[in-house]
Amino acid sequence: MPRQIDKAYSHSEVESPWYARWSEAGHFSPLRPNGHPFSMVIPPPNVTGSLHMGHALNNTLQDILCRYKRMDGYNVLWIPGTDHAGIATQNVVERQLAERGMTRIQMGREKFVEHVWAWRAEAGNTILNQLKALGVSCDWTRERFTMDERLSVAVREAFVRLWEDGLLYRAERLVNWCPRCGTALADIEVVHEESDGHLWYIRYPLLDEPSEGLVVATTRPETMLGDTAVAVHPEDERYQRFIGRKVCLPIVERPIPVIADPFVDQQFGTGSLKITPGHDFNDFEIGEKHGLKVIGIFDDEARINPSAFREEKTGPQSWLSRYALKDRFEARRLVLEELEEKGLLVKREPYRHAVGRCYRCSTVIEPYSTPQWFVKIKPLAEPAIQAVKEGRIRIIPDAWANSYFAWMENIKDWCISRQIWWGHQIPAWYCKICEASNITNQRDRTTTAGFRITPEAKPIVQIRPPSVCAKCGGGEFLQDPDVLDTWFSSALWPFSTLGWPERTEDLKTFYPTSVLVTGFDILFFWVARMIMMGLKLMGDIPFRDVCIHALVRDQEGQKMSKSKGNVIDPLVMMSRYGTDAFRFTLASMTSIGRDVKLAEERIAGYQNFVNKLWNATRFLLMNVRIPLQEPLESPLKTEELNLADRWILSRLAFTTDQARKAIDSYKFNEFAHYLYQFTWHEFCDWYIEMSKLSLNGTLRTDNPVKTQRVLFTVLKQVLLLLHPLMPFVTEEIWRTITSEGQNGFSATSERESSIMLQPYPKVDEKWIQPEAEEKVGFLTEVIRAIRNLRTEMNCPPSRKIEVVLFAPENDIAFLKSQEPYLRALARLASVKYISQGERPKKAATAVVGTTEIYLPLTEMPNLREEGMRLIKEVDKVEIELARSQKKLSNQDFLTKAKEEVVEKERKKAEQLEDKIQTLNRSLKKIQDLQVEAGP
RNA sequence: GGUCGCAUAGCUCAGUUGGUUAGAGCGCUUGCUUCACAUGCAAGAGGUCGCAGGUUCGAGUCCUGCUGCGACCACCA
Repeated sequence: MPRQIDKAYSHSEVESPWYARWSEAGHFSPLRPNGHPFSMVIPPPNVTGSLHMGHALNNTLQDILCRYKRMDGYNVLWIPGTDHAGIATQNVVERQLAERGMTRIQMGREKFVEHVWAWRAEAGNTILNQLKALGVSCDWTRERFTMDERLSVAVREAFVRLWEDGLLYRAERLVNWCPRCGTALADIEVVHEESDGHLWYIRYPLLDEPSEGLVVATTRPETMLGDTAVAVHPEDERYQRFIGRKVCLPIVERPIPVIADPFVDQQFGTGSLKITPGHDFNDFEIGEKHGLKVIGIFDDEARINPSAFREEKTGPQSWLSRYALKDRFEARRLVLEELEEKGLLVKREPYRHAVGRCYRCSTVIEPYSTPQWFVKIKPLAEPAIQAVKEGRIRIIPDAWANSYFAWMENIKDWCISRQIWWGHQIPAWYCKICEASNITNQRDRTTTAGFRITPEAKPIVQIRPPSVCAKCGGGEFLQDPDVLDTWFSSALWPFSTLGWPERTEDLKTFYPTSVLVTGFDILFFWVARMIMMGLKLMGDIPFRDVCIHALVRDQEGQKMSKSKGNVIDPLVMMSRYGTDAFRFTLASMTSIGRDVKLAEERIAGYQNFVNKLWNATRFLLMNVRIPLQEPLESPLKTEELNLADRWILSRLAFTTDQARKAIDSYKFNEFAHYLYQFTWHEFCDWYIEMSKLSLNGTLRTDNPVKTQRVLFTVLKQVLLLLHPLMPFVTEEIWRTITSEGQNGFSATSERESSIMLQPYPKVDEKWIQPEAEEKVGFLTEVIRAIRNLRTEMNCPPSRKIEVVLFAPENDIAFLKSQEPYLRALARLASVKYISQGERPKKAATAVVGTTEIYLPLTEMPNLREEGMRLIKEVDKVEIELARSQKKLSNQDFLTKAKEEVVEKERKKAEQLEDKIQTLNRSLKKIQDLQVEAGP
């Protein structure tokens, strides 16, 4: 008995059970120890995260690759996991504490970290569960977290090795400081944003001649409290007489020198520049050159730090009490107010400039001098550049390679220490006795550690805490309070997740990983650093291919953001349209290197495709009416196939070939497109329609069982081809059509019965038949032309009519042999063939190649309409012919173009001429008839 | 300021080394209760390939300039 399935596909019923079944059956773990390894690591989402479109796209693409490779016989490993995301997570948890009126400072470090762990245990893996809904086939038995004990060992190991190789150092430097997060940031963690500000002009009077002075221009007047010089260009004629003299810094009344430095742009502002080495990167450099003092005027929260001014001559000045502990923006207001009072504020101009902000909280970054840990990056960058230059790592699309080189070549030392609590604490200890003088109490500041370790202190860097000081024999140590940049641990991800530093089997088998699929937004943050660390610590690249995909935007091309309210929630899309439709949409819109503009209608459109596939299946199941003599699996023999069979199998082979090529080169959109095109328009629109003639006996000579076998063969291959894109519906259908007792197929185990582990289709050469494709191409064109004529002549589909075909003998012979298709698909009562002599008088005309199609107008004498139509058609063809003839009359074209191109053009012109002739002949007849009929 | 990318149908985009009539999806128009599917079937309309030059027998495709949009990088106060 034929099996029945529902008329409409219901994703909610079909999708849900499969994931658990796959997972329980162990299909996601490496299953083919002898297969060629294919491995990927997931770009670990932040534990704080929840699934957004970016994740959905990223993981869909990865899953497509994994499922494809797994089916294709590879030993596939895809490692999932999450990132502890130091600052981001700490911020989230702190915000939650704040809602309960608590701060982490009140809690203390140990309790706070415990609290974050507890929070993570409770809520941290939401995103992984959301990923499962997407159908991702990660190996969950190998799930990792960047703060797992084993990964923490890897982090310490990496740190120690870099230290021992002289690639780490600790130094007091101006760094990007986020006063809100209370930590240093790396350069790339600062987002530069244009914003409207002001340029303030301030007079600095000469110390010995107060009536004279220099006017400086600044966007940050409050930093003047830390000025230690004023600089002018050495060749600036206006200021020659000031160079070497001293000005009196207003408010503080600090005497500071006027120095000459070519860095100063004479054109900008007044041409004299205030120098604040403590709070400006340029000024810091100039200060170093000129031996200027660095005065840090702020504390960790960017408030005026009174102790910074202890050394000022005027002692605990009266002005200081106004400024002490004032926030930098409040301080700015006060400074401006005071300068105004003193008549030293010359003018104010509106000014647009870039302001650096924290990438985690958007607070304006303060350049701030603090002791930090740095990675000496050049020695790491060099080999990383080479690896890409030499093609050992391919960046796809290669346009991104340029960005990669540009960044790597200008890279600066990487600040890896963070003054937060959530993360890997730096494995460096200080002997409390030896370093007593270098450990300073910082109670007058708000530093969260409560102390600071000067850059002179000698750290003991090792994996475990030391027990005895080698120098003094002391046993008490202070661990460096800083934690590592989150990206330090993610840089190790491709090997730390495989068990490094232990030499595990996984590492041996799966490193380097095959491909990394990621967004361009973390190319520098993550990809570049993985390459550097992989090369350094593993001595090998971390992955061969880097497949960079774009951002998901809304349909207007805007970034999706909560504040804009244009966020499309993947979970909502999945439940509304089905995961398969959603995944298919993402893939079909992913043209590498281009942003994905997502509109909900598209997803709805592909839901129809899923339904189409479902109904094709339904058709097949309904038409297996007779008991099968032989199992459907038996190979198809070329000699028993008819033209349509050979055609669809040839198209299937073509599609298989194209699909493989597309996916092999990460062209996900093409992959989806070829399969969509074939499934809907070739298989469903044409072949299934044609097969009905065999199945219902119209084609008496054809064997319906053979046709059923072709149908099932094609459907099964389509399912296999589509599975990476649409895992759920393909599995459901697969099991339905291959289930026990059905069609002679019997699976002996869960593993055998899942579509996930079937071999991915390969091109079967014997199915490629250009001759069948050409013939069916001709046949369908004729059918289309007839349908077109019918529509144009308002001939309803229900009315069966006769057409006359005028063609050369061989075409007629062919068309006669295919007449059942003509009649059924063009809805004809009969076909008349003429190879010479008179064409019908009263008929609508169309031309396909050398075949003329006449649709008699006896019953629908709409001569005027047909006349107009023909005129239009002739016009069109004549334009084309003219273009072709122009080419052919060009001597240069005839001599210089390739022979086959010229030959093609000749044939084309010939055909067009014939066509015009035919059309004109018909037109003449129509016009004659119109005259006969009278006005 | 530097670098890179993009501009093709109403919308979103394909278009491989230059070579028949530039394609798809969605949308639109018209007709159809055709025995898998109205989440459908059939037919159709719609494009000076951003602008201006150049190379070439031939340019959506290669080169130059311009315009517009976008991204990334950047210490000019």
